[in-house]
Amino acid sequence: MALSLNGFPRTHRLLASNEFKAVFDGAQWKAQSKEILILGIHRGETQGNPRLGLVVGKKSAKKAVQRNSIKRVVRESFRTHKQALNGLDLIVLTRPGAADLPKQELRTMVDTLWGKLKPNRRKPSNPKPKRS
RNA sequence: UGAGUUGGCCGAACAGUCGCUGGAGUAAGCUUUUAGCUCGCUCUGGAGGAAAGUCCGGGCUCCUUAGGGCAAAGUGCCAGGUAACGCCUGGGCGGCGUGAGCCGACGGAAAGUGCAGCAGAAAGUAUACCGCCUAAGCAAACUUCGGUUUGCCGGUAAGGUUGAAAUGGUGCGGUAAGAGCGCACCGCGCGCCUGGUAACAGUGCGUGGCGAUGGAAAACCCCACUUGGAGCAAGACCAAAUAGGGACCCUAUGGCGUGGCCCGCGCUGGGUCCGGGUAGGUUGCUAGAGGUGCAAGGUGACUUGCAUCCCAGAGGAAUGACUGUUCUCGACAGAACCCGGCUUACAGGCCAACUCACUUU
RNA sequence: CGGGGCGUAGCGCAGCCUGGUAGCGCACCAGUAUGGGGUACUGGGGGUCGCAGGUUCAAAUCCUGCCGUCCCGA
Repeated sequence: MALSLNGFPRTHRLLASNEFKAVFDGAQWKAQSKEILILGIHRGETQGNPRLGLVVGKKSAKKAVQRNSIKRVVRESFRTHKQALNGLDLIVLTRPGAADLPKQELRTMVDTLWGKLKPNRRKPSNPKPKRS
């Protein structure tokens, strides 16, 4: 099969709520700026697809148009950088103020954040459930 | 030419590359093989005028038909349009504007209850502070003994003062002074007539002196009309499950049920706790009070007929990014069951009709 | 999708139903008591009543439309 390198099909997304929960509970990989926070978890298998989940709340962007455009920018950036992120499940969270950034600035910020993504050694590799 | 009013329309365009997504066709792989999943290729569709706020009205769906009474909420000049409306159109009345036009919660205060601070004599069955008038009565002062003046008593509401608001206006007569007390005109009420479907109107006729009948109902209220309740997380289907149990409590003028209460109606035990177990998929989901064009009817909203078109349907949720060219340099803003309105936001641009002012002819 | 509450001085709240004067506590400023501070007492300043219209003679209050914020239910 001739899977295109820059595509963003359904298999590259986080879909179910328990998948989101797994990333939140055992987030070893982390990168952040003032407006953006990226959490990640390594699924073990090195050749697996990277998967992306987005959390853009009303608190960070009030208007639906703003939330949509933020998601588009992040997806676009993920799509072009995903070859370096194999095997990772990632969640991108936005913080208040993300909607006030110009699109170009947001794009370059997310682009550089992928490179900054590093595993946190203090956390144990096997996630232990904090919440009961 | 400038200023303005009303109605309607548009909401950057084109090309290429990559990416997302619905549909149709087609090749391949996998599986639990009449089916489904994954992925590729070709063709094709892919946000708005407000998609928004969720303020109204419907469709649709379910509930044990929704019947009556009370309550509650909403609407409020008249007629029409519409599936319906609190919307729209036309008309009436009132107000604003030189005008085109615009604005109006615009039923009832002679059913009842309540309200109007301060000021003012008086604020709702009116009243009399300053005034004006009067010398009949009482009292006092003065007196040329004729009277004069003042107060009380009495008359009056023209003038003044207050206030948002003071109970017809102007003129003439009238009077002690005054007063619809009388008259004329205007205004107002009532009845009739005429026109209009009606709201309502009238140099129409008659009648009433007008303290009748002030304001406020976005105070309660009265009258008329409308409203059964919930909402696509409605609901339907498939698979699984709601099993079998234990303890305690409440009781059949009981309990349960989609309506705030009662009657009526339907069902027959109900509730709490312990323990056990399931919460996956499909559908509803877009062909509709649909769009466009033409014709006819109507002042118009709109209706009818014919032709033609198919124009988003996701499910963490699709329209974006980059490059190039052009211009007026791009605003408000993203469908989530679907329509009709209203309201609010909005860079800029276009068209039509009309009004006013100036200039020219 | 449906329903409800709140917005008044720097902060937390009354007043709104039943319309005419915006008040309470803390904080702030000044004075007195003390050598000074804390504290107490006395006096004072400070509010577009979320915004915009409307009703009324008069609106924080009644009505309508917006804005912000918080909370429920499915």
